[in-house]
Order: sequence, then structure tokens, then C-alpha cells
Amino acid sequence: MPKAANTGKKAAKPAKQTTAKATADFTPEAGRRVTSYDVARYAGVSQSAVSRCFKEGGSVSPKTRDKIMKAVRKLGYQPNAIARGLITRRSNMVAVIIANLRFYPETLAYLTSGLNASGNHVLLFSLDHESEVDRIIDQIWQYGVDGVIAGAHLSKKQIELFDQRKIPLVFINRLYRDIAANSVCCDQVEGERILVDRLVAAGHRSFAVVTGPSDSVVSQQRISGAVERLADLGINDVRVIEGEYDYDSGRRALRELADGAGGLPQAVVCANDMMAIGCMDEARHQLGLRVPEDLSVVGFDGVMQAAWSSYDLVTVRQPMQNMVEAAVSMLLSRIERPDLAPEKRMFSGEIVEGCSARLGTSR
Amino acid sequence: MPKAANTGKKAAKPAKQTTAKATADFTPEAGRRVTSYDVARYAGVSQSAVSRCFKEGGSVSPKTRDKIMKAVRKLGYQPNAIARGLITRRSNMVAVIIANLRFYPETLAYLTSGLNASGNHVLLFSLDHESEVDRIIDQIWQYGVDGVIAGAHLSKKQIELFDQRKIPLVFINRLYRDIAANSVCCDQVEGERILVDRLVAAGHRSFAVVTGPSDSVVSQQRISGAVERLADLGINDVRVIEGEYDYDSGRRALRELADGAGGLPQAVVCANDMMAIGCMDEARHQLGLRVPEDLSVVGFDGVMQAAWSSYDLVTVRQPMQNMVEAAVSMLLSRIERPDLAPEKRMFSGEIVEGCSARLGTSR
DNA sequence: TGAGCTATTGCATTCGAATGCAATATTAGG
DNA sequence: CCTAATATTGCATTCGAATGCAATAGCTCA
Repeated sequence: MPKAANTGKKAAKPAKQTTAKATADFTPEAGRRVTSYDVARYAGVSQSAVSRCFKEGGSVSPKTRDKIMKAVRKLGYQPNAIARGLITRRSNMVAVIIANLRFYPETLAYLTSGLNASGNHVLLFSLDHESEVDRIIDQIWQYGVDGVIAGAHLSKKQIELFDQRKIPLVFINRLYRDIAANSVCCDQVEGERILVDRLVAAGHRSFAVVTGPSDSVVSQQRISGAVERLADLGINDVRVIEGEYDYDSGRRALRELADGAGGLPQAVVCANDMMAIGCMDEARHQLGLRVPEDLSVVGFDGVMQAAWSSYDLVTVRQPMQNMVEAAVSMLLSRIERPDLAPEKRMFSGEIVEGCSARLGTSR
Repeated sequence: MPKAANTGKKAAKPAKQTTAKATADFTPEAGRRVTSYDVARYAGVSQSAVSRCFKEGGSVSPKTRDKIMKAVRKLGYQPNAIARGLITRRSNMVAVIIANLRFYPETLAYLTSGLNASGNHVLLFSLDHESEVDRIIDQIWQYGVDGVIAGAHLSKKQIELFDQRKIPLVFINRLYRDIAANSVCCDQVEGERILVDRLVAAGHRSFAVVTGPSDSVVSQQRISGAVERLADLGINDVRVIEGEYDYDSGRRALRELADGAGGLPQAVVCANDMMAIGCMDEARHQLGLRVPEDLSVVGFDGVMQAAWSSYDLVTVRQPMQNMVEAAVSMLLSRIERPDLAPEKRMFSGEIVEGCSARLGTSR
């Protein structure tokens, strides 16, 4: 039995000390969490020794370490990350802000495992609309996260705030031309331009584009990429329909096109895959059209559903796993070295040549 | 200009004090986070006053509150949740353990907003396989979360650990018959039995069931619900194929059935919707079968994709939003009152009468 | 055996906010 | 204008782990 070491906290109140000795043990009061002091008392060492046991390269003799670890196992001690964070100023938590979670679950899955692999944890903030960001910025700050990964749009002022407060921030798929912010993106404009080029080369002459919600910058980029490229190519028959990124709004968009004056275009360019899928379903099952023979539909993202053989969507696949890995490593290196200069990494999307659009000779 | 109040910490080192006075201000050192002491100094009050300003019903005069809030805004102060958590023993964080995140993104979205609404935050642990739980249990403990919501299987020992440590734990869709654990479930067995009843009533006599991964208890429940009910009804022509919950394994399962001896069954019962969708696609696009005329396919879950008109899946819709709300409120009330008795809430699933299976007269 | 090192150990303090208690300030009542 | 009651305020301590520094133990080598 270990001897009761005289290592109560500082000048612990005599009463307390006595009580501890009276009950002659080291079992923490029921319901209270086991602390490093409990372990120290049980093992007959000081609290600092216990602390050092949990520190890489901490100076502890094998004999002491052994005693301590035995006590740790016996009492079921786990260091308190909250208390540790207070003194080390490292919470090992990363805030993840993500909009449209329901459409892009893979992104979050990749993020979580990437961050966990390096001993970090994810404090999740999910937004239904990008414009809700305000609500959560303060909370992020309060939790003292070590860094932030954002898949949502922040205002210039908000970005500057993170900069002032020296909290590393990395965006995924949000590019800021005039702000020196870290980001990992897929080139939305390039991808959309190539996609449009292919459609035009294959003979399409009348178009419709279906946008995402108006507060989505990604949607704006994709749409303007498409519209501008079409204009470059001298095509002016372009209708614009507003969507909301989801399946239903894709269906609605196609219905609107069918009902509207001028009839259906030859190709529908959607700001994401979900809406493209909605368009296809509406076209095939409500309007009795053949896709791609009567109508070409293309999307953007390369979500798993796009590859399902009912759709086999022509789309631009974002290399999301690479992008997430890049974002995580970009963030982690900035947590280690806050002085690193801001950096932007841009990946190219890959055209997926499915069967939802006539793409001409190449297939 | 507010006068520098003499409220440095305790017997602050004279040197430090002097420095502060020399620079004649209250601006915290660059890069350091603004603390309640900084605010107090700037506003000429004590740190406790600042703290009380942020406490519901804290005793502060309007005049003082005003001064303090002005300082708060000026310095951009945000209370440090970590430090607060240390003393209050409330982190306002809830751990969410979720397996198969990529298949059930809605669940997480509902959870996040439900918890945020009550001022709680989500510390996310996502698992690729349920069996990885061990890895994260310790970490949850270290972060001192106020409670846990689990959409994954824990061992009896692990559940008891949470109980001992008085951390409320609520399961979603994991039912433990012989353990008094909190849970909110959809009745998997009942749903599957009703589904099977309908299929048999509509004349199906040969079946295949496609399971989920072997470590998924939910899959086991669904499958045994189906298999046992079929046995009850005197149907023994039931093949069992192992799947992995994803689209590809659904396709693979159907191929296996088609290639195997005995040819295709009349109905394929899948442990979830994703696999059912895979089955349908494989049947229609690879094997040229008509669904439901040549083959009936049913799933379980009621995910959004199941309702897409290309599939229009017959399935059991779990009232996931209700379930999540119930789980959140169950957890929150146990955080407030840890003595509440364990409780199980069971919701019934709703049969969705789609067109992927012949269901007979009712449609 | 003893001087000179190095490896362990413990002490005391720190991180930032919350809070019981005592000391003031304010107000009401007479 | 004074007393009693109430409302504000500040002081000092607490939460649990980490860490600089000083003290001690243990070891090497002459």
C-alpha cells in the first residue's frame, strides 16, 4: 500500500487534510472526477510528477512512472483537456464551419478523420444558409479553438478578425481575390468553362443555367463561369433559373423551363449535382423526355449519387479528398507556425464523361 | 479616459505593475487574448464585476454594466469558455459519435441545430466502422463533455463507464435489451416485419436479404426481423447476402444473386436504402430487368434519395427528425438532472409505398 | 570516499472565469 | 438626518494541469 505522501495542494486546509487521512485513502469523493492530485496521492508522488508522466519526454524515472501508471489505471484517470488547454493555450480543437452539410457529407467525413489522425478534434458548426455565419463566429472565439476550417463564406471583416486574433483559418472552396486568406479550392470557373466548351463543341446552342442559393459564392462563380464562356462563344440563348441546391429545386427549375415561353433549351447547366439529378428525373419521369437525346443535363461536384447508373451524370468532379487533406495540412502547419504566409491552393476539377449529356466524338 | 483601477491580480509582481503603468494603458499585449482582467482594468472595475456582467441575473448596477460593456466592445472581449468550463464543470459541449456519417447526413444536421438551439456545441467523432469506438472513448472523457449522443454501438462495459462517471449518454437507434441505457429508436424489427408481411401478402414467395456490415447491430435487427417473420410465414426460400451498407455493395449483392444457383428471388430485402438503390440500378441497367415487374426491391431508412423518382423506393421511413429531437431533449434533461431514470423511447417507422416493389391491392 | 555531474522530484505559480463572503454604497423609511 | 435594509462591489479562492526553478537523489570518476 502506498504511503500517503504529503503533497496536498499548497497549504491545504488542515481540516481537509485530516479528513483525507481519517478516511485513510485516496479514493476521490464519489461522482467527482479523478484528478492528477488523486493519482499523485495514491501513488505517493507530487502532482507535477503525474503531469510529467503524460508529457512526451517528461523527466520521470522508470520506477516512478511505473508507480504512477499503476495508480492511473487503478483510478481510471484521464487528464482533463480543458484544464490543460487553459495553461498550454492549445485546445486541440478545430472548428469546422460547413454549409450544406446534407449535400456534402463526404467532406465532413474526410475532415474528421484527417484531423483526428493528428490528435485534433472537430467542433462542428453547421449552417443551413451561409448567411448565418454571424451567429457562430463569437462562439468559435469563445471556445479557443486552435484553428478553423470553413466551408462557408465569411465577410472580409470576419476574416480580418481571425487574423488579428491569430487564429489560423483555412477555406475550402471559397476563394477571396482581394484578401490574403488561406484557401484550398477547386477551380470552379475553369471547370465550368471547360464543361460549357464541351457542350458547345458537341453542338448545343440553347442553354439554361440553374443557380444555387443567392448567398452562395460558389454558385455565383460556377454560374458566371458558364454564362461568360457562353457569351464568349457567341451564344446568347441562355436562360437563368434560380435554384436552392437541392433535388426539388432542380425539378422545379426544369418544370419552369418547360412551362416558360420558348420551350426547353438543348442543355441545362446546373450549379451542382443534386439539382442536375432533379432535372433529369423531372425530364424523364414527368415530361417523358429522353436524356441525353432530347435534353442534355450537366452538374458540378461529382457527388457519389452522380455516378449512380440511373444518372451517370456529366459533371466536374472536385478532388475533394485531396482538397481536404491539403486544407488539413495547411491548417496544421499554420497552427505550428502562425507566421507562415497566407497561401492559396487551387485544384482542377476533372470532367466526368457520363451519359447525361451529348458530348460528341470523345465518347 | 478611465482611470487605471488598482485591480491587478492579487500581489502582482511590482515589475509587471510598473510596466503596465508605464505604457499607461489597458491594451493587452499584442497577440494575447483579451481577458476579463483586461476589461476590468479598462473599465476601472474588478474582474468579478466583469464576470457578473456575463451571468444571467448577475448583480451589477446599470451604470457599471454600461461601463463594462463599453470596454467589452472596445477591446473585443469574449469570455473564455475553457476557463469557464473549468470552474463551472460545464463545457456546454456534447460529444456526438456517429457511424456511417456519409449515409445519414441529415441526422447530424438535425443534431447540430437541435443542440445549438440550447447553447450547446457538438464535438464530433465520426467512425468508419462501429468497432472503432474504443479509440475515441478516452478522448471524449478527456474533453469533459456534458453529455454524449451515440449513433454507434458501445459495449456494456463502456456504457457502464459513462454511468459511473455520471456522463449522460443517449443512443439513437441502438437498443440494449439488458442494459438500462437511454435510447431513442425506430422499431427496426417491427418495421421489417410489416414490410415483409406486405411483400408476402402481395404474393412474393422467394426472397433474398442483403445485410449491412457484420458489426452493425441495426443491420442485425433488421435482418433478423425479416428472416424470422418469413420463417413464421412458412417461407424458407431465403438467401442471405452480406453487404456493406453502400451503393456498390447493393449492386454486388444483386450480381451475386443473379450469378448464383437458383436464379433471382422474387423480392430483395435490403438492410438500408443505399443498398436497395444499388440493387435497383444493377437490376435495371446491367441485367435489363424491370423493377418491380420482374423483381421487387425494398430498403429501410427513408433517406432523401429513396424518394427520387428514378427509384421511388418501398421502404420504412424512420421519423429521424422526431427521433433526433427526442434524443436531444432526453439528453438535455439528464444533463440538468443526472438522477433521472434511464428511459427508452421507441418510434414506429412508416411504410413508404413506392413503386420499387409490388405491394398488391393497396396501390 | 568525495567532488562534480546529471537525472529526478517537488514547490509554487500560472492560465481565465466564477463565486462565497465581507465590505461598501445606495435607498427607503421614519 | 439617521438607521436599517438592500443592492453593488471587490477580495480571495477555486477549478486541474503544466512548468520554471530550486532542491535532492543518484551516479561517475578520480
